[in-house]
Amino acid sequence: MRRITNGDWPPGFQLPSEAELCREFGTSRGPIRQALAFLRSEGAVTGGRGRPPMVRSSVPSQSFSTFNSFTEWARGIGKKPGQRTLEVARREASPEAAEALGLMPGTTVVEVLRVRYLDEVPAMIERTTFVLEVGRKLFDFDTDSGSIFAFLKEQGVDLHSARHTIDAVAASDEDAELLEQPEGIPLLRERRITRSGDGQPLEYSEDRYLPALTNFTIDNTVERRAALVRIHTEGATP
Amino acid sequence: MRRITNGDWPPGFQLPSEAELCREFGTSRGPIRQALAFLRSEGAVTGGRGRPPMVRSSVPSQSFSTFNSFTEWARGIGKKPGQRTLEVARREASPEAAEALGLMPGTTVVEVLRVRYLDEVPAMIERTTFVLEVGRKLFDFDTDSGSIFAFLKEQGVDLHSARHTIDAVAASDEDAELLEQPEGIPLLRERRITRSGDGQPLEYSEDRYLPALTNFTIDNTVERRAALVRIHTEGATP
DNA sequence: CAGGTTAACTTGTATATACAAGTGCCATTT
DNA sequence: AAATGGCACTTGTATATACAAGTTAACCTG
Repeated sequence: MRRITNGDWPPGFQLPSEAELCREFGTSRGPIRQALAFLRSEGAVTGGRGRPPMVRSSVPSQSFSTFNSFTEWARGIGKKPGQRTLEVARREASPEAAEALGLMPGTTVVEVLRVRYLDEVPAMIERTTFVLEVGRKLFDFDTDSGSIFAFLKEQGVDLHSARHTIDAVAASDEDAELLEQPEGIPLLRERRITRSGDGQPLEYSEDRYLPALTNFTIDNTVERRAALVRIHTEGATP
Repeated sequence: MRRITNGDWPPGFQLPSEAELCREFGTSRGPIRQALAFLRSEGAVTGGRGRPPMVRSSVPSQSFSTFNSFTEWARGIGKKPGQRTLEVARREASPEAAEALGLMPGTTVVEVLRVRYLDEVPAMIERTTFVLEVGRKLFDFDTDSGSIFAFLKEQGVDLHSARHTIDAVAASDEDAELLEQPEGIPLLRERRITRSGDGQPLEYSEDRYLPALTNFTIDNTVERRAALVRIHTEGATP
């Protein structure tokens, strides 16, 4: 049923009925319905009892690696990714990172500070804290050469799932200087905790984007819940 | 199979095998597998060939109406929602709203400007533009009484799907005054285009949140793509 | 011509069965 | 004691069949 689920159907296209698909693929209805159920779960087709499926306009999504790796994302949009490393340091975790990573205060971690570029233009500042076992691998890696995410995956680090929180902050002195922008301008902030398959926190990152260059977008419908959640916080904006 | 898909299973719980579920529910394997496939598509259970499903920690999500209606969302988090309407006006659409709604420049629309409160604290400014056929209903509605979203649904308006874009902006004079905050502070901005079931744009809204009070969060994994997409823009921040 | 009815077709749900591919535990062998 | 193999059990995929619920278009009647 790969040809159904992987099919490149134009939006608005009326798929054949299940009976026709069975004839066309020379198969029973079970696998056809399974494939269509998958497309429905992805929001890719619509329809209902009595009406054959119709292709909906594509629902934007990004894979785990595309979303979590700036380098991969930049390439995907046809931009040349770049990075300048300000620091790779082994030090005691900040209170915020310690809390996010479930570490005791004062635990040794590896912190990375980089500016990320799109076509030579500063687009984002990335402050990342890794647990020591993961971060130590970076001392053997040229962090100016590309994707830390890809490197760690190659090293067998199980970067499996992440929670992302999005808010807005004012550019600090340091931010402003690195991004070549005025101090205090609004930056779109994404904080991320990445875990291994068995739930161990491995990475805590705070990325600050120029909103002029990067936005986040999502679709939702009455039929399909948004995985993006608006949450209430009590914290003060730094 | 409602009892499976609606079951309140604690994270980490080992579901019975499919054979046992068949015995327990006195049904064939088909519907059991269908229910489990649904849970898998929601990311709620994991497992695989040879291993019975196990419940994963819950994946946060919000329904269309909870995400799109500030009032409903506020109630859901135990806060008292409030609103103060600055304006309900019939006028020519702004160029931006016209473009978003697919209207000719100068087309008459209905614009609403409100401050939204959580427990009497200003939390968000909402600037909404409705196409005329929808917006005109608001002249018979007390927009200080609650949810426009709910009211329009009651009126039979088919608010069906939406695309949300998230970025950050600096608080304007007006923003700052309405939110009782200093001018220029970073605000988390969500722009939304809401459409009817047959794709007609009905509403364009620009909501500006205090990031100290409201964030957005999402989970993604290697197995399950994020519907939230990081996009590249070329626009300048206003 | 407009409205109602009906039949053919559609998807949704379910049953029983069969085989393939994978897991995990226990017993045997090295 | 550790490694390996076998077996019972598991999920994944598929077939054929049956019935229910809904859609759509054609036909008939007023």
